[in-house]
Amino acid sequence: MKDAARTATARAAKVRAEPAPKRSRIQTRNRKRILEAALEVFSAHGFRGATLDQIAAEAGLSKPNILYYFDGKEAIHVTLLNQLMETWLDPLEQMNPEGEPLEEILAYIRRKLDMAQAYPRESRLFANEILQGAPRMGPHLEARLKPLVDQKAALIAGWAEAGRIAAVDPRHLIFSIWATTQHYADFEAQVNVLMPEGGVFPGAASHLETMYRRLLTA
Amino acid sequence: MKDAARTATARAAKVRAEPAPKRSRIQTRNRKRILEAALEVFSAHGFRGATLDQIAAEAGLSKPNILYYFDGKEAIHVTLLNQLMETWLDPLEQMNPEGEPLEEILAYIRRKLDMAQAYPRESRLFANEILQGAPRMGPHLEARLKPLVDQKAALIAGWAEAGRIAAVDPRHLIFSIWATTQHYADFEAQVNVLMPEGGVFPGAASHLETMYRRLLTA
DNA sequence: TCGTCACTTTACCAATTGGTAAAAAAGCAA
DNA sequence: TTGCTTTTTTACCAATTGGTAAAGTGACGA
Repeated sequence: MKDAARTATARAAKVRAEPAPKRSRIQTRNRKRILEAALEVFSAHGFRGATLDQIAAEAGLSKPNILYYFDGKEAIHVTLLNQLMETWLDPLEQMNPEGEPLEEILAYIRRKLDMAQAYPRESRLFANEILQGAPRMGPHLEARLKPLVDQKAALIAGWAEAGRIAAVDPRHLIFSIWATTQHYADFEAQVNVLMPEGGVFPGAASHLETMYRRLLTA
Repeated sequence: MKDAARTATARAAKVRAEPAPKRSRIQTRNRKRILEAALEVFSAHGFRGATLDQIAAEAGLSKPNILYYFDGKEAIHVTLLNQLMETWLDPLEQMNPEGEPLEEILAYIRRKLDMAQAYPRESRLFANEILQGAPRMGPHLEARLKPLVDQKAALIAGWAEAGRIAAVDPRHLIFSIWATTQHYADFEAQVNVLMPEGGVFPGAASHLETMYRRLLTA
């Protein structure tokens, strides 16, 4: 029962930032290894499809050793998700209210597509979680994603009202951007069957640029 | 080669229609119950996340009884996927080469969105499978989806070349349509957080109509 | 050199889960 | 009803899996 305090602390801290990390070099290194391995395995098989043994093998550590660094399978998953959320929000956060509206939105789309290309595993991890009804991320969506989307939707609505872009429902626009960019990561297996010639991303970038430009300048 | 495959293992027959169903009334009823229950459970938890016990409970049958009707968990999943593939292809198949290009494409989008609304579980089942790399559907994608997409992509390319719609990459257009329509089913949990007011589909339909109309008439 | 603390391994376990054997029950044609 | 087939239940099982206890290893300061 020596872990009681630590467990309780971790539990309460689920939605908050960790209070005092103060980790040793070994801890930092091994936690990173574990999270990297977990990302690989969770994104490929989903939460229940992944096993601690797989993660341990991928990380080059023993299973009990992994449980020395994390309180359990779920804790690893939640940690991954929370970390990723910040990365995921970043491209939208960068949308600048002072910038040129069309260019800001198109740049956002480019960043999202770049992320789908550079971080397909992260995209799939999120997709898996949302698909299952966001059982471990509901609070986080409410607390971090919703305020940001509300804010940026208002910004876009303002641009539209001012006639600086064509009239468009900001929230549905955002959904469309997410859907069309993440599709190339989440549905990669299908895309690869239908476009066997390597390198779909240049074509995707060009197509999305065209599509959203026409939508917003109509 | 195809004849050889047919006479080969039962494995090869996986992608074909069953030869002689000849099922009793009880078999028909219980198989349907099982598949309905399996759709519910698989779409909510993914293949590995679903258990036979859950499916059995949902179907109102005992686990061994379920295994009397299907050769195993995987067989149920594959059966579901194969059945669904036909339903899923149908809206695209309906796209009429003789019709008015813009109207045909917009009607296709409407049908896809209607399906996302009417059959969200089916959409999620597919999404789950593709996300995991289509381990049980790869051959089917190759055999059924690819030829159809090739054919319709050529049709759309023809329309574009003839100047009847604006220039567009047909395959990326199809990806965008899939992504934007299925998003409302697959990411429902997220959409519900961000648009709490019930009934997102009318707004979605309007937005997608606007978006693709502007894209194709630019 | 010793003691202490951080880290790692070995040896387990209890619960879950996909699946089976075989008996029992229910249909059903004659 | 009889006799056969189809369907369902009961009682299991072996493998997997998340997790734990406890002994062992190693680094480092006093």
